[in-house]
Amino acid sequence: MSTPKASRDPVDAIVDQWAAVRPDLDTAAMEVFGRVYRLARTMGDRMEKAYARFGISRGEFDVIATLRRSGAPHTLSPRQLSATLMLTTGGMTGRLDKLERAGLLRRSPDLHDRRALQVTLTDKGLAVVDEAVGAGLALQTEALSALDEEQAGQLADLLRQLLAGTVNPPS
Amino acid sequence: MSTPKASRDPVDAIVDQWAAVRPDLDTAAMEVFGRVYRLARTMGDRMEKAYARFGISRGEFDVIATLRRSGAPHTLSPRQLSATLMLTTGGMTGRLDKLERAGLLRRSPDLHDRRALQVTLTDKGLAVVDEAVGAGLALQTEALSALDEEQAGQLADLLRQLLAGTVNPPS
DNA sequence: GGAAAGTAGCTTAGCGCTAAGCTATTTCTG
DNA sequence: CAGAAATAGCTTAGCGCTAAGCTACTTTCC
Repeated sequence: MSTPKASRDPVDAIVDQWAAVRPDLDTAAMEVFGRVYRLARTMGDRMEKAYARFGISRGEFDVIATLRRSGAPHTLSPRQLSATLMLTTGGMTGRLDKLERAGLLRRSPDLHDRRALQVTLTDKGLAVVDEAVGAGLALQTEALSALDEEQAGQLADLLRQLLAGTVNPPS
Repeated sequence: MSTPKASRDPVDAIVDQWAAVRPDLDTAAMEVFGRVYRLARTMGDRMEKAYARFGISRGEFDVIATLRRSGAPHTLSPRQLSATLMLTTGGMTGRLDKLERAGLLRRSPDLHDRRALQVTLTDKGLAVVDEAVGAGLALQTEALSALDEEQAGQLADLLRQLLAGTVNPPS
């Protein structure tokens, strides 16, 4: 009965199950990615609920947050938005339709390129995103309080390093 | 021009953008969760492709992997599977339909409870999952090689701690 | 032992996404 | 400067999920 490094979690249980039936497998990577998937899912669900209070989904929040972040005049093209959000143009059309109907943004013609549009946050959209971003961050901050400040910084650094190697495999 | 702690990544850029337009926000939590979401998404996409070589989706892999992990005789009920995989029963029905059609598992009546079914891996299903799990782990292991062994262990521990506080908010 | 409550799995409607294909417009190329 | 290639945004079909409702069966409770 030695000291456990931390309370066992569902991922530990899965790793143990694999060890019992396939002891040849190297499951070390599962300890990281299994937890990454679970965190993304559980926190994602909670974020969804947090944004629902403002009448928007998480995907819709991402759109208006991207416009907000870009600074005044809070204008980007659908193309820029879909590229930033890693979304197909078809998916973007749907999100913009919903947000435009809700009065949070408007589409206007691009004067320099008649194929293109400009998507601009309305006053209402600006007000909603400025409130919603605070609510979302509060939720994440609370979740992160499971770690102390040094641990949180360490975690962010490790994730940055992992992400860099993952997206840009050093060939 | 001081030493960067690591090469800047897209999440750093987003944090900087927020700092420019909303300097009042505490974006520390975004440094963690922003990267968790991205990692889950990019690695998820790559896992999807890895499993596609075996004719299955990631969701379908999760089903046969859960059966495999449970040990001989590789049998669970749809209810157990949907609970483990955090899926509605409707979603489970669809996955089982596809896997049964592909001959990777079979549904049979539960002799003790006539409402219930038993889902059992076929020989073919067992062969597929035993190959696919190796391919999936290889992909994850390669991605994780961006970190050394100590860092990987540290990351797993920090994620375990964060996940524990997130799922079970200590009230 | 019979009514009420609970549970297992399926079906349907609706949602949001992707992939593929479309038209209109712009940019590249010889 | 004309034809070819690329690009912007939209539409449609299809996919996999959820939420809600259904039937069949089992368990609980007087």
